[in-house]
Amino acid sequence: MSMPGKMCGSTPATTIADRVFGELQQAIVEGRIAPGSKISEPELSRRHGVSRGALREALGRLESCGLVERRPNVGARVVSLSNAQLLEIYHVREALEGMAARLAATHMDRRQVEDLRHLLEQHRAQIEQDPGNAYFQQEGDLDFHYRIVQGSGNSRLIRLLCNDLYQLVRVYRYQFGMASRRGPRAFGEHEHIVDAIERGDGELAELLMRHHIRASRENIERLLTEAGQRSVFGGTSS
Amino acid sequence: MSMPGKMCGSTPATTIADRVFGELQQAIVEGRIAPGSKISEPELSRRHGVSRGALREALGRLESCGLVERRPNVGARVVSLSNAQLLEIYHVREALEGMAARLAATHMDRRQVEDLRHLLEQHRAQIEQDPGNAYFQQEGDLDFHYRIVQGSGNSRLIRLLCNDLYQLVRVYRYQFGMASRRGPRAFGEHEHIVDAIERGDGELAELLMRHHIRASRENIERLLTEAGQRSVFGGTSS
DNA sequence: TCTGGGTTAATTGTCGACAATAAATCGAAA
DNA sequence: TTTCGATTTATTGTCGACAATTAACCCAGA
Repeated sequence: MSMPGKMCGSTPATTIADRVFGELQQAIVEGRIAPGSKISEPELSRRHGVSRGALREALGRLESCGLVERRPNVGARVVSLSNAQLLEIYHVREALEGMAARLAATHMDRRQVEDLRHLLEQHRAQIEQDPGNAYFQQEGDLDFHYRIVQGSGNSRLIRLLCNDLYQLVRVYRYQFGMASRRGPRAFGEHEHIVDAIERGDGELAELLMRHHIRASRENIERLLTEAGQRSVFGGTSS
Repeated sequence: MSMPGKMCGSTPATTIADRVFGELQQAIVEGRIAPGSKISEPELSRRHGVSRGALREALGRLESCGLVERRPNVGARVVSLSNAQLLEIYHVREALEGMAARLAATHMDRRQVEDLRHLLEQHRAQIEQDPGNAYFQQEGDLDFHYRIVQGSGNSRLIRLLCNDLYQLVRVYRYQFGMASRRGPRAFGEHEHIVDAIERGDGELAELLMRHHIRASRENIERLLTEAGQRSVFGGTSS
């Protein structure tokens, strides 16, 4: 079974700032550090046993990933995605991943497509065996998208999606509890996308991927409006 | 006449690291620091009259913009876009700006569309008056795209394009000399895009924008293959 | 009680110095 | 002469301390 959350190729952490960056990233994504909470540089530097300078470098990287927001002379806060911001991310995902699917259709070799098919097999088994476990389904979903993006061969696309946007999506899923009910349908859409890619039909692959992500976004919109304004962290965060 | 190159809303530089970041960004974009050249932290810190720590923070920001590339324990080098990397950027632009145009069509108010029309009037006058000045045409082109992205209202889209990708494109244009000959045709495409936006037709606006950027990319590809391998900085760096 | 200003405390930005790593240099052996 | 290796040098990563700015607090006055 593929371990969820381990999909990002984590470098062996050659430097201290890089190590604490990885630790903080994981802590934020898993919600161990509350979204929206202020980050105290002295406290975190003591807790991780590093200097404040090294921690500041790590904070800078986290800021470039969008996981923390800094204001000069004020400090850093863990990101707290408003509903509107989450929808913005999905618009960007629709555009970027659509292009990624198009490129993947003409760039992935037979081996990679084969691996994708194996992954879908695993997902099918998980759904049949445990239809209610939304967590593994969601992480599996990201795993699928991750591989498509990797298959595009466009390094900039890969960095944007895998290093930045996917982490934010995971933050939100942890924070939100992620009850989607869209698992089986999303799985079917995944299969169609792989079909198009295997056929080398980039045009269709892009259309299907965009439709897939748009459906996911509309599902989120529906959940948000249903939940009314009892969302965890309100929209007007000063 | 609109000053080219001044389009990015530059904050008054509240901190030292932010100031030197702006200075270095401008120097890199204008080619004052040669692409691919190594950056010596002691030298630059002396030249700008700041500490090495402050300069390192600025370097971190430049790295997140993609203007410099750092390797641990080795140092930072100014980015030197290979031809393949430039084409990758245009693929990303096609996806993101297509989405931006779609969103702008349903998000820009009458005032913003009016301003866009004024901008196109200026560009038309410049083309008729000085058809050969590719520089102003190129910067005007970016100015146009810049406003469309702003009009999308998607803050993440805005940050990605205006803060990161456009700077890289400008670097390459300075480095390459930018003789395009595509000015008049691109101008006509701009008019069609504004028409679609004014009509509120997001679908068409996206199609036209994507076609516009794809044409630009194909034009670049043609120029690159025509130029053979006498490109300034070869593909296999390192 | 509430508002406004001044003071205090804490946090952040900045700096210079030390340690660790990589690049360059020099020398010896083949 | 060339190549491999050790040494030296320079650059980067890291640390602790100081200065500047902000936020919090307290108190006087209305």
